[in-house]
Amino acid sequence: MTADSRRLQPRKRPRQVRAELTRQRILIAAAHVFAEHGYAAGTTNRIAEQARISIGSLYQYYPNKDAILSELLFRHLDAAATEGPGLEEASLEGIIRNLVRAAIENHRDDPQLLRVLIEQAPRSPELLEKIDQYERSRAAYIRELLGNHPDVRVEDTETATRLVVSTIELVVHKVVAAPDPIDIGRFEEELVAMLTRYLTW
Amino acid sequence: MTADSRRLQPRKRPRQVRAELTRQRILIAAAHVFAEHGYAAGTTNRIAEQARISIGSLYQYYPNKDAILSELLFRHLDAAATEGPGLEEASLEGIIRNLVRAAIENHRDDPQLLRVLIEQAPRSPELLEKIDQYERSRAAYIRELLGNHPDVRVEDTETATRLVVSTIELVVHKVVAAPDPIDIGRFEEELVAMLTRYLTW
DNA sequence: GGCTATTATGAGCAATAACTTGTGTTCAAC
DNA sequence: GTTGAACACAAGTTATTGCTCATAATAGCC
Repeated sequence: MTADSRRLQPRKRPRQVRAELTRQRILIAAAHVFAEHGYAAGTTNRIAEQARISIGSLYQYYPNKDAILSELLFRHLDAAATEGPGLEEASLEGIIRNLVRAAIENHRDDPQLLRVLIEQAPRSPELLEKIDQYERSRAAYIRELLGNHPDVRVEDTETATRLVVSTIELVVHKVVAAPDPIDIGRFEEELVAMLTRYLTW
Repeated sequence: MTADSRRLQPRKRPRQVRAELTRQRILIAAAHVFAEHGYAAGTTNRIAEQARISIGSLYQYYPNKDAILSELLFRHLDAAATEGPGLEEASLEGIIRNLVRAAIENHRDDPQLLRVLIEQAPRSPELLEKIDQYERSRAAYIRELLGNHPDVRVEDTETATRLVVSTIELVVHKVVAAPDPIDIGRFEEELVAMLTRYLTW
C-alpha cells in the first residue's frame, strides 16, 4: 500500500460494535451536511455536531475530510453497480426503459448529495479512477447492445455509445434534481422514445 | 438600489483609462485562476498575483470574491444570448444543427471555467435568476419550434421541450469538457440525428 | 509646477476551519 | 475487580484566506 493510497483509508478497522456504529453515524451525518451545505461549507465540525459525536472521534475514523467524501462516493457507486440487471427483456425499447429506470432509481435517493460527490470527485485521482471504471462498465454494456441487437442501426457505434451513456446519466440527473416537480413518468416516456427512435430509425 | 443588490456591484465606476484596464486584467486573471484551481482554491490573492496588481486594487473594483465570479457569469450569459440566430434555415434538421453548433461554440471557449461558474452560481440568488432567465428564453424558442414546425410530431410539447433543451446543453458541455479529444464533428452529427429522429418519427 | 481626485500598494487583521493532542471513559478478557 | 486496549472528548494549534486601511503614486487640470 502506497503512502498516497493510504491517504483516504479509514484510520483503523473497528473492533467493537459501537465503533462501527459511530462510523455509520459519521457517514449519515456527512451525507446530510454535504447535501445541505455543499462540500466547502460542510465543515467537519458540522458533521461531528450532526452526528452527535466530538470532532476528535471523527478524526479517529477518517484521516481527513476528503476521506469521508471518498467513502460516500465509493459506497454509492458500489451500490449502483450491484443493482440487478432488471427483468429479462428482448425488445430494444424495453431494454432502454430498464436502463433509464435504473438511472432514475440511482439518482432519486439524494440528488443533492450525488451532485456534490461528483463535483468534488476530481479532488482525488482514486475517485476519478473509480468513476471512470464505473462509466466504462456502463459504456461496455451499451456498446454490446448497439453492436448486437437486431433492431439497432447506427453509423458510428462508438460515438453513439458515448452519446447514449451521457444522455441518460446527465439528463436524468438534471431532471431528478430539478426544483420544480416534473412528472417523472412522462419524462421517462419521452427520454425512452428519443433514444429508441434514434437507434431504430 | 437595495443593499442586497449592491452586494455584487462593482465598487465604483472607473473614471480613468487605467482603471478600466485594471478591471479587465482582474477579470482575465480570475477566469484563468478559477478555471485552473476551481472556486475555493482560486483565492483572491492568487487572482491579484496573476493580474499583476495588488490585492488592495482588486478590492477597489470588486467588493468581494463572489462579485468577480458574478461578473464573469453575467458577461458569459450576455455574450451567449446576443449571438446571432444563425443562418436562415427551414428544414428541422438544419435548425437543430444550428442550435447544436451554437451550444458547442458557447462551450468551446473555456469549458473548465464555465463549469466552475455554473457550479458556483447557487451562491447568489441573482445569478440563479439570470441563469433561469437565460434557460427560459432558450426553452421558449424550442417550444415555439416544436409547436409550429410542420415536420415535428410530439405527444407532450412541454416535456419534449425540457428534454431537448437539457440534452443539448448538458451533453454538449460534457463532451466538449471531456479530457480525451473526441471528434466534435462526428459527435455533432450523432446528436443532431438523435434529436431529429426523436422529433420527426 | 502645484493641486486634487483617482488609482495603486501591501502589511496586517480577523475569522474560519482542518486537524492534533492530552485526557477521560468504556469495554472485554482474565 | 483489575488491567489494558479501544473508543470518545473538546480545547487548542496552525494555517489559510477574505478583506481593510493607512499610505503612496499617478493622472489630469489650472
